[in-house]
Amino acid sequence: MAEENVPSKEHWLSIGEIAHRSGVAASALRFYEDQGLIASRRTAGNQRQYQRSTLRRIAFVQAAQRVGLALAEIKNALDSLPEDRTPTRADWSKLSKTWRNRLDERIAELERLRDDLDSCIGCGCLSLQRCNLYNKEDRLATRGPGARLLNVGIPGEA
Amino acid sequence: MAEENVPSKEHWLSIGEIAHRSGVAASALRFYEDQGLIASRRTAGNQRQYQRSTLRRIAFVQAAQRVGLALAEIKNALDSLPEDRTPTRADWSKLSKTWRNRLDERIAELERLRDDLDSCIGCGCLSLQRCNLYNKEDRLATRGPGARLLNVGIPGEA
DNA sequence: CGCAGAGTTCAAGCCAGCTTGAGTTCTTGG
DNA sequence: CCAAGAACTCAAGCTGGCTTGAACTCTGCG
Repeated sequence: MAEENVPSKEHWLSIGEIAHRSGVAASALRFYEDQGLIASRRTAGNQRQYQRSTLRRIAFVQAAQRVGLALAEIKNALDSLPEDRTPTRADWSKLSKTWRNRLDERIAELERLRDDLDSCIGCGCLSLQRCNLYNKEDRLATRGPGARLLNVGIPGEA
Repeated sequence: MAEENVPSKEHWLSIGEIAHRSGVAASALRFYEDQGLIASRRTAGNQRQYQRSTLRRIAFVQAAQRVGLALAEIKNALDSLPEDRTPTRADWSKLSKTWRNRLDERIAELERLRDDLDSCIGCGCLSLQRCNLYNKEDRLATRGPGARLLNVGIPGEA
């Protein structure tokens, strides 16, 4: 109980430790720092030191990425957390709820797509006029390059 | 009824027509062709001509992208279709079912994530030992750069 | 004290999925 | 027959999210 509450002697972690414990490469951590997602202080010899709570932030970043958010969006969200004082339960809770909405939306979207797919299996995609999938794309035209959806199992790998 | 069945006089479409009707930019269509996703024949003057069925292929590509597949994977799937003869209902049906599995998996994954998020809201992410989100990331470490998840509403735009 | 191993900073590279631009050629209606 | 507009081919560029490499510096055990 007296472990996170007592800020007495913070135990700072090196980038290597953070990398190891979070599973995120050190290069990625530096990148995150550049992007303002995490912060560090430096030792006399200019080496990064992280607070324990950074692990939590990183976990959150990863979860958010899985939900489908871009780093910039994640940064925005994290910026709403108090920079200095350790975030309270309520702080995280608020963030999580936003994520939850996104997730629900995304799940709903995929379910819609699945239903369309079902009807598509029925129609065999032969009656172009009728097929939901076919007709839908008219309005989609998702603009811009870059990330689109999940890519489970990296294509070029294995 | 005698419209898709009778192959008598194929009506070929220019890239402009295909672009307009599919909502996909001509440049993207050329790119798809480079990648082997669609095919065209050429006029005497070297301009592309597409079959009507190409629209269907494109619709399929778009749907698959929404499901979260990379173009390379989509190509693989499409390659299992008969290149020459117009795909039958059974052909598409088979493909659609694979998609459907992917979709189900993806939906399940997001639901799991949502549940974790719920429990995370409960724990407030304060008990690091217990939090699902937190502990999960240990094993995730999704490798490789590039597309990850959906990005609804392009970050840099609007 | 010495040296290996961990860290540091740039800059450049990579992959996906396209777009943009330059320079050229086809096609077609008036 | 000719000009406008549609298409063609490259090559280069762009966004995200990192990784890789080179060239150095710190830190800590023996």
